[in-house]
Amino acid sequence: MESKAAVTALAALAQESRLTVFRLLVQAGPTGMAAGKIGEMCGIPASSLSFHLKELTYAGLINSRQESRFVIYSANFNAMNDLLGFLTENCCQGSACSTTEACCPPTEELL
Amino acid sequence: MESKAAVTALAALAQESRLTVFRLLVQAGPTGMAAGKIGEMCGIPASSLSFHLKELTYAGLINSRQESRFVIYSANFNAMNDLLGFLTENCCQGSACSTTEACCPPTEELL
DNA sequence: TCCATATTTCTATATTAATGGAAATATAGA
DNA sequence: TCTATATTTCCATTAATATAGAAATATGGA
Repeated sequence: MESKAAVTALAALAQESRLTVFRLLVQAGPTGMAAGKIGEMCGIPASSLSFHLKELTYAGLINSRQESRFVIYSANFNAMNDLLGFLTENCCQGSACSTTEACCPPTEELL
Repeated sequence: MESKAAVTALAALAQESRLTVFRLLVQAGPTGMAAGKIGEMCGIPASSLSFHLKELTYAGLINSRQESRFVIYSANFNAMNDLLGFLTENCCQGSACSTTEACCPPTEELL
């Protein structure tokens, strides 16, 4: 993941409404959720929601698919994992820091 | 972690210079790095760096300690892990999504 | 085709943040 | 105390983003 993509993704998440929406979609899983339902659950007016969904989409954090009259949005889990990996990359120069001090979570390879 | 704290942390990271600085400190580990060295390695003028370090500190993502004439900054790994956990919380409603589809990374409990 | 529902676009206003030079402040060694 | 080094504060300019109502557009069923 490149730095610019990470900044874009982080900026997309750095906003109360969008963070709420994204976390809702993370919890919804690959099934996703219709725009109207998202707005209802998060208490966001349609036009504002549309703006925020576009921001999240532009950042690559969510995807959408048309399903009948509904537009179903879902989290892009690969993008999310890339972002988390980017933040913790080469943590503590790769030493197994988590065993000695509160640091990065243990990576799969270490387990 | 509360939503407001997460937004503040994400906003702090959603900026090229700050993201670079934070990742440098993550890699540096608990030892940390002096402000001057950070600025030198990241190519950021002192006044700008000071501004950004304050933002990261305010967001709780980094800590500082005085050491002789130097101010040593280091990543707050607990805060980072809290943030990552907040983003992936209750992913896919807690089902072991990662085994069937690219989704959240497996949590420790699942391993 | 016509209608009800779902979503997006348009628009204007208001708020917040990034930048870096110069000056101020702090620290420790001589 | 004096000096060199390290860091922070001050400041003005420049730019970007959030908001939600109203209107426009898209979709599928009758």
